[in-house]
Amino acid sequence: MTKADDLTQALRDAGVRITRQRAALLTVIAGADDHPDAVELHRRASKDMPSLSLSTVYRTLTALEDQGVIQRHQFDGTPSRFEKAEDDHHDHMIDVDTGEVIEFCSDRIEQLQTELAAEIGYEIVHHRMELYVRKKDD
Amino acid sequence: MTKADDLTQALRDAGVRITRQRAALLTVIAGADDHPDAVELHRRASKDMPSLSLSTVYRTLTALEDQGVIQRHQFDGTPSRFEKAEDDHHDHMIDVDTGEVIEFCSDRIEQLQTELAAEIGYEIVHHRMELYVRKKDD
DNA sequence: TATGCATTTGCAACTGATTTGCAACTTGTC
DNA sequence: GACAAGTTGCAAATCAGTTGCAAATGCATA
Repeated sequence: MTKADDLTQALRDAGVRITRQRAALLTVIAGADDHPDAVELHRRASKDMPSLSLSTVYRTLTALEDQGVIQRHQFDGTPSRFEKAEDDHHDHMIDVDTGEVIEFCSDRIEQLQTELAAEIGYEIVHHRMELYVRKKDD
Repeated sequence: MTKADDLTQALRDAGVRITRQRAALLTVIAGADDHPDAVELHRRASKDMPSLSLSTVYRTLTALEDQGVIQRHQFDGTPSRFEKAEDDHHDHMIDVDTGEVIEFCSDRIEQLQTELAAEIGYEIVHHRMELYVRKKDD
């Protein structure tokens, strides 16, 4: 059973209809190892579904996000980018020269964030941490 | 000498012309203790400069940002919000219920971020850290 | 396997935030 | 005070994303 099949089943279980356009999009998302935006996903999925419209891509992405199947990231001033929601949480470094996205995670930082919020009586609903980085020349 | 005068002088030194509209905007920004967006800044500055256009506000904000005089923040899916660039760096917590913005800073976290980037051969150009929080009821 | 209808689609038109082309108008300089 | 270059206000354009609507389709049921 492929990754896309997993996602498909999860959605069907949640009462979401699996149309041909959604299936095509799920296949693309499941197979993506990068962080494509809506237009790029549309481009890729159009190969299997030439009639697929961009508005359907946007609608489906919103639905998938609501189901917790994918995650939306809004880096700097660029269009939203998407990735499948893996079980593990992580943050991102964005190479400012190449646009490359590198995933990372630090339990230590997360813990500090929680403490900082707690100190002033808040709990964290979610957070966003992005490091805009450049390769060190040495 | 007021804060606005400081900003004005800094800009003049940088070769930026101080027009009446820019002066009005600077006064508003210097006197703001919150994180207003372009429309709100336009609303406030319009009291002194009724003819001020929103496009001039946007153009000026971009120029001020380029000069490092103000900072632009893009929280979640809302319009950009601005604040004067203070000497001290800080991050933000956003109360998801009220929209209130709370500034905070953690040297410990910054240090960990720098280390994490350095480990894989990168240096941090800038970062963004936002904690979306909710008041704890207890 | 056919039926029914609520959901989903594609299209085109709309939105909200921000940017831009352009002619008229200022600013800072000489 | 005059002039060149930088700025302005306006309206139109852009960019990412959303929405109304009639036609098409998934899928629960017969």
